[in-house]
Amino acid sequence: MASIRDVARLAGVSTATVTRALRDEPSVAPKTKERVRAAALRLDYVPSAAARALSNGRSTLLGLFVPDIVNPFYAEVAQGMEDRAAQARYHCVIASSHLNRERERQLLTSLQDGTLAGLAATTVGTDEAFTAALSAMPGPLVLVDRRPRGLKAPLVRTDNRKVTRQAIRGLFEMGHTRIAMISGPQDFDTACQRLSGFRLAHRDAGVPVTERLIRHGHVGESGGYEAMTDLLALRPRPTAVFCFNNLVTVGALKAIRAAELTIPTDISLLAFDDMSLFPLVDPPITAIAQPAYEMGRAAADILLRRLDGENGIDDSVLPATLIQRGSLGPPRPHD
Amino acid sequence: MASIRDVARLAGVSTATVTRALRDEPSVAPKTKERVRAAALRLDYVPSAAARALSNGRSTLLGLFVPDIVNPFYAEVAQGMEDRAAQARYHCVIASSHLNRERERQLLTSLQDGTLAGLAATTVGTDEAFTAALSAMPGPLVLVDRRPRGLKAPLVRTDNRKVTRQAIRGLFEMGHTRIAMISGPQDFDTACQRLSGFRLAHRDAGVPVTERLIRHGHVGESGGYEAMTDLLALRPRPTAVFCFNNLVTVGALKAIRAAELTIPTDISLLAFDDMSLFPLVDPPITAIAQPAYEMGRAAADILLRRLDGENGIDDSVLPATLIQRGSLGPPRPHD
DNA sequence: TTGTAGGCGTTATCAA
DNA sequence: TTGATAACGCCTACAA
Repeated sequence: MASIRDVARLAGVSTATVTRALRDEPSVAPKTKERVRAAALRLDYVPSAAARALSNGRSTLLGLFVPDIVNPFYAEVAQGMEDRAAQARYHCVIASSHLNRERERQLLTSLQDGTLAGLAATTVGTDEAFTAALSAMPGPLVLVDRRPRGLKAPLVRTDNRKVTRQAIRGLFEMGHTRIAMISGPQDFDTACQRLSGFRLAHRDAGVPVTERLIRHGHVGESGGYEAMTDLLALRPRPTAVFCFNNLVTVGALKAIRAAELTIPTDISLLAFDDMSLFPLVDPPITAIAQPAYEMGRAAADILLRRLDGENGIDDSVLPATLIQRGSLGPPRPHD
Repeated sequence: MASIRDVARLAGVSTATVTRALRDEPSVAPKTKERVRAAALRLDYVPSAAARALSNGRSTLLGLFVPDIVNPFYAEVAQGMEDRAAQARYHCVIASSHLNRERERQLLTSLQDGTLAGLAATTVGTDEAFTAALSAMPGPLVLVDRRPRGLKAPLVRTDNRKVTRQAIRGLFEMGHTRIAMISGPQDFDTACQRLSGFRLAHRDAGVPVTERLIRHGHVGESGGYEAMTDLLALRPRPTAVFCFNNLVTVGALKAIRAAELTIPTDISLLAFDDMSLFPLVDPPITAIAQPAYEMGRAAADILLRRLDGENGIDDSVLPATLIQRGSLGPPRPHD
């Protein structure tokens, strides 16, 4: 590996001049620049990232912590973040904790050793230690999707409440009165916001919320499956369900299948989060799509701006969209 | 940020001793170690990654280049790689080129600046410059899924040919004789291997391959859609299709829907690559599942071993499995 | 417009 | 068992 000194020697200048020439600074004579460039090219010179990071006191790596990179929502966030980061010649270190506490702990160290210039995170739990470490991290932090209690940092999210409220209203307009919701842990603010939209829609429609139609604390496919199974055992049965995220939807879907019920005849299904295969499911699933890719871009953008010295950056709230497909229908007359 | 010197001062030792003590080397007196640890703890000392990388001449970052992190296959590879890397306290930089050449070019630089200690890559095209740069990269390289022509490096893959041969045999046993295949570009060795399995199965069954039932060069959902649409226009129509990867399958599925044909009555569909929602599609899709997660782990493992000085590492071939669901059926009698 | 020189924080070598 | 010290490669005052 050729170093800056080799280039300097070959070009017959000092290392300082090499740095300046390669950065195309105006203070370098054109002819000198030319010589330096030629030398660099000939030697295949590439500045060492480590040396640069050490000298600058900052790396060009952005971190993204997500619970599960296999979840397409996060994969899209990652793609968006990466694309935006690439524009600024930054790279992304993606850490998928896989809901693993031990893993999260391990990540903390890497937060502090300067590997990362900035961090975008969607945290899993309310682990105080983790939260504290996040805010103690050197360099900017941006939260994606949800904000753990007590963490001060800009947040990129969708307008959960508003979009849910509208979507649920649609259900009422179709004639539903017994709408269930499979919600997440009460300390997920996303779950709270979606639940809040759900309640608001009830109020709008003048329909009282039946608390036992709301299932809290469900996560993942298994959570969705269990909750849905429970819900289906109720009499009278709900005529529609709203699932608070993609995995829960998949679980619920499987439970409905297992119970040999038909969507939307027996029950309507509304999903929060879209998935690429939802259009192909029987029936195609109506879903509220979050702009995951854009969220990733926005997160990177905020980080980059903070790295650039910008301050006072606010939360960024992006719009979600209801995508009508075939899983919503009117309740059966006698239902 | 406390530096090693601060710790040394506080503990009343030299920086060299701090390094040694913190690494728990036996050559340090227990009492000294104790003092150093206490000092480090008190100062919240975390060794700088950049300084360490510079000094060691090597980072603790593993790179993963994939065409598209949103494709669940690659997301799972990433997860596997990350998990394995984490065990060795390495992190992963995931770069998803999104099939973007410009992006690939940009990544080349980062290969050479030492950001990455090693690299796992699934390359898109046969871009010679890119391939050359890959092999010129300092540090170990491992290929995932496919090997571009002329690149020497261990490869982690599945036994494409064997599993395809078996799966297609199943189709013959059901009575199919006109089996189509939507294949990828001829310079994808995966496509070649799967195609080869397809041909072998024909030979096994004593059925000659009808070349026009084979469509080459298709990629992505749109590729699958086009190819399938073409195929469906043929008379006599094929009674089964084999799609060489997940995205192509999705496209084919949509084309079949658009043509208002029913699976498997009108046509059977066999997918290479499984997807989490395939069980929920109408009908559930029978697929050949690659152990993507394991492939990621294997890739990281190879990198780590090479980084450890191990040499002469071979390709790693993992088994794929046929998952029977509902998209395969016998051809209609008169077909 | 260019060069000199010191520092970034760690590790490794050599000597004590 | 410990300490000095010289790299590692780049950047940036400051000086010329």
